[in-house]
Amino acid sequence: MQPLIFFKSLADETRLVMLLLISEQQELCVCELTTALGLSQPKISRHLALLKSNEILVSRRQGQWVYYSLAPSLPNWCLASLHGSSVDAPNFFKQSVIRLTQMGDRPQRQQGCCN
Amino acid sequence: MQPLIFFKSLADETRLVMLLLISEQQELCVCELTTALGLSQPKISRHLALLKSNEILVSRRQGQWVYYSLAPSLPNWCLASLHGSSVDAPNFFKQSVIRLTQMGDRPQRQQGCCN
DNA sequence: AGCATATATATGTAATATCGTATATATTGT
DNA sequence: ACAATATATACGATATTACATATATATGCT
Repeated sequence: MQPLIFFKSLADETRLVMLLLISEQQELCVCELTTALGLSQPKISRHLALLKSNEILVSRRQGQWVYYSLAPSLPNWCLASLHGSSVDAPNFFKQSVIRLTQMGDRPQRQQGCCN
Repeated sequence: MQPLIFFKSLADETRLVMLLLISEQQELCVCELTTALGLSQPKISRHLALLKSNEILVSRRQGQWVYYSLAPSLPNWCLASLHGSSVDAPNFFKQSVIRLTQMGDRPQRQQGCCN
């Protein structure tokens, strides 16, 4: 991971909040992120596409839903940057966590032996 | 340190190289950075002003020279981000280190008991 | 005071990034 | 095949950022 690309990817409020949420929740789908951040779906989707093309996120489709999670290839210093900032500034994305928690009808994840 | 401000500050090649250099060399003056990066003095100065106003760098004047170093208030996760990226991508600023090493007439630092 | 060196700032312009809206694609169920 | 839901992309408008150049300020020396 090139540092400049990594830091540019985090240099936007929408993207940074999404990354901190995903880093905390393991994986989230587009509709969950849209609800959590309270932003339009195209906006969320465009930023996710950027993070994916920068190899910071990976995605998997399960039925109608596309789940995004941190790329397994991400080096430790990248994970540490995300973790460090979320510990140091929990208020920065607290509101999004609340909206996510209060969200009804969250899609079911299937994992493990059957996929 | 607000994560968004921190990451925005690093999301520019000029600023990131300067920070990695300063992080490695403890402190550098404007003319050293200008030589190391091979960029115009106003450009270097403007980016330094931004980093200072974002409280990532502090400066001290010694005679004609103004030395910049990492702000003592920087939290550990910020230092770790810088250190991690410099270890992971040393080539990113290697050329600047070479130019700095080859620079003649570098100003003398005075530190310790007498200032 | 006058000059040289080092650093900082102002201003107009150009490049980049982001946005809202509309629309396209993919999947599921009927 | 059609409708409904979820996600992705295209496009023009706007905003943000960085730039080059000129100029201002600060310090040290004579």
